[in-house]
Amino acid sequence: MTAADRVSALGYALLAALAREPMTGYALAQLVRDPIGFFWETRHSQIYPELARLEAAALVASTFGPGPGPRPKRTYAATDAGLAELRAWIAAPSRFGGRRDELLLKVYASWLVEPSVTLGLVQSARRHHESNLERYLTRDASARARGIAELGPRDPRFADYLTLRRGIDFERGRIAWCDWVIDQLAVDDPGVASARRRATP
Amino acid sequence: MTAADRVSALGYALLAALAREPMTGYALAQLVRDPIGFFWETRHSQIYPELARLEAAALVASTFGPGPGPRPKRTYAATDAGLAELRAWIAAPSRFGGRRDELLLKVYASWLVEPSVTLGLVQSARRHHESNLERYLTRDASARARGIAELGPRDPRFADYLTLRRGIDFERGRIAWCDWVIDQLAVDDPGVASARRRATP
DNA sequence: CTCGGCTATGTCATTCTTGACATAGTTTGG
DNA sequence: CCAAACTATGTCAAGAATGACATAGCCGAG
Repeated sequence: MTAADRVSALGYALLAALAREPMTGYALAQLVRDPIGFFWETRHSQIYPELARLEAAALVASTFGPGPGPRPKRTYAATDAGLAELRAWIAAPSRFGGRRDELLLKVYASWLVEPSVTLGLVQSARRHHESNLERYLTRDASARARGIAELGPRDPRFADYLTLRRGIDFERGRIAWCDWVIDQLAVDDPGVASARRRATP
Repeated sequence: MTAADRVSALGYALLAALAREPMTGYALAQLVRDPIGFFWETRHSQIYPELARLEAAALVASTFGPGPGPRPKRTYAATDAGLAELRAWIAAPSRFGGRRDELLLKVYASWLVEPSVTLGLVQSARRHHESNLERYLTRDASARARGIAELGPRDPRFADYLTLRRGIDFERGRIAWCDWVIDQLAVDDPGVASARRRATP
């Protein structure tokens, strides 16, 4: 309702975070770096203008307090209209897709370079995914220990758990694919096989 | 070399396609819809200006011929400088990330809505991934039948095969996760469980 | 005591991306 | 025979995203 016009996907991401608890733009930037960052990345320079747009549409409201820098600290909360808008968006038809994957793009062009270059690329990606996986597994273990897996679908922590599981599956799938690609490269170049063995003892 | 300045990721995607064979902007738009679309999506309205930029940087070259519409048909080919630029980019450090996943964002906020709404969302996603998987599996079977899996890393068709495998793994992982989420929703709502059984006989 | 990092908020220019508009011949199916 | 879809190329305005710049107090490590 009201002049809720068109809200961008980022707007919904911010609203989804604020639906859990009120927080500052800075805290949203942290969230969008890590837990939300798995499925929605952005920079703080985009968050502040988007919060202003959401506030203009009355989907969030802000309160001021003393801040650490030159400006006052501003805490945002989702309004009832904001929550209603978010609920409507969840129920509306989604567009799946919108992928952007630099690694796959590089692998697509990898026939142009020596296998050792591709190997380096894939090993570097593997390390990245390995470190992500470790982080997610730690979080998952702690969530399970706290009984979050039994909370049911109306608890935000349960929703965290659902997305975290996808993160874990994703990273594992990627690591398995990286290993498979490394093996494929080794078929034509025995030097690559030993590199793979050294990388994964 | 030359004034190759900064090429955008889309520029590299186009260059990667043109490195295989010369083609028109329209053909590139088709590619970016389907095989490349899995890891890099865009619209034709972005392809034409980007091709102009690549040509200005001498990374691609175009030739004109008779076209079906009001304008002549323009076929682009990667230049040696373009191939060099592409090779350098593959070897350069990558930034992993840049995810944008509307489904996960909605699931993150799904505690706000009734489980039946979440169920609909996830089932719709499942159908989408199921249809993608089917398409990829058909392509994979045909690639294997033609012995492409044995070609080695310096053949573009082998690079296709590497990325296609990731597509298959990705869709399977997603489907498995969708099924798991549907089961999780069923724990609290027996009506959901029967919906799941009907959806996957 | 100083340096770096964290909290915290914003702006700005540039680039990227989207969706709509525009045009026109050929091919395919009902 | 007619309509729809396909080939083919482009523009344009609006909105989204990136990276750099700017500011400043507080806190911990060395």
